[in-house]
Amino acid sequence: MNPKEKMIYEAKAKILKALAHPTRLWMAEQLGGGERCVCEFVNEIDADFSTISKHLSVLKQAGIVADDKRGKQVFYRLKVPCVLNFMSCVEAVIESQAKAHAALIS
Amino acid sequence: MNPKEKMIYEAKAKILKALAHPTRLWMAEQLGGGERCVCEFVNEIDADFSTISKHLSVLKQAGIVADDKRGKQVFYRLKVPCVLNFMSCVEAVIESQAKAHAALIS
DNA sequence: TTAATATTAGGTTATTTTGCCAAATGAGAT
DNA sequence: ATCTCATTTGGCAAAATAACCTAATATTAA
Repeated sequence: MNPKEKMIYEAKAKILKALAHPTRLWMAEQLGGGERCVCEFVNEIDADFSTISKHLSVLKQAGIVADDKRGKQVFYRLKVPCVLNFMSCVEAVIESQAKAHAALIS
Repeated sequence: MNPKEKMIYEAKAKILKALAHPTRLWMAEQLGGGERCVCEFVNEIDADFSTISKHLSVLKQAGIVADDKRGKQVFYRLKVPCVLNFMSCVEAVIESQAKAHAALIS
């Protein structure tokens, strides 16, 4: 890995890191169904308002979502929907683990 | 998010987190070209042997790679190749950011 | 203008992650 | 059995992350 390559992988990792948190992953999936305002998330996630706002800001900084202030509310939307494609693969990993675990028991 | 849903998202996030590190992401991509022994990574990454070993163990624990000891060497291989599909989307995010940045300048 | 509402920013603390070192393990060679 | 090589493990300090609380900001309503 030369320095330039290293920088590229740091940038890539940053994007995955933004998604690598249960709350943020859930939020991204929710946004797959259309834009949501911050207040909507607050009702559905058991966490402080400021915590939720910060999670959204991480996703925004990573370039995954975009925000749009309308009136008093801020609406977030998925800027790059292809991140939702990650899910099927992630589920495949989980299933493969579950299978290995089951084989170990029997 | 109910408790069960929360557990699922924690499991999913754990897998993404395993990939969300420049070195580990690079390793995963290298394994896309076939199995590699730990010693091969050591020559290409500027980090301590033990650091590299630990990164591989994170990928293994996440269920993304599998290891196979043959003689004195340990070979790692990609267990779930679909993780490589993440790359094109991650690159799309980076490009979308680059475009926005360019627009800001001009 | 003032008050109320929605959201973000700063500060703080607890937890997690990272990376190095040194020691431990495990397999083959002598 | 002993030695050596490839790798893993445990321990530790530094850095990054997460979550909360309180204060600041911005926008609409009164």
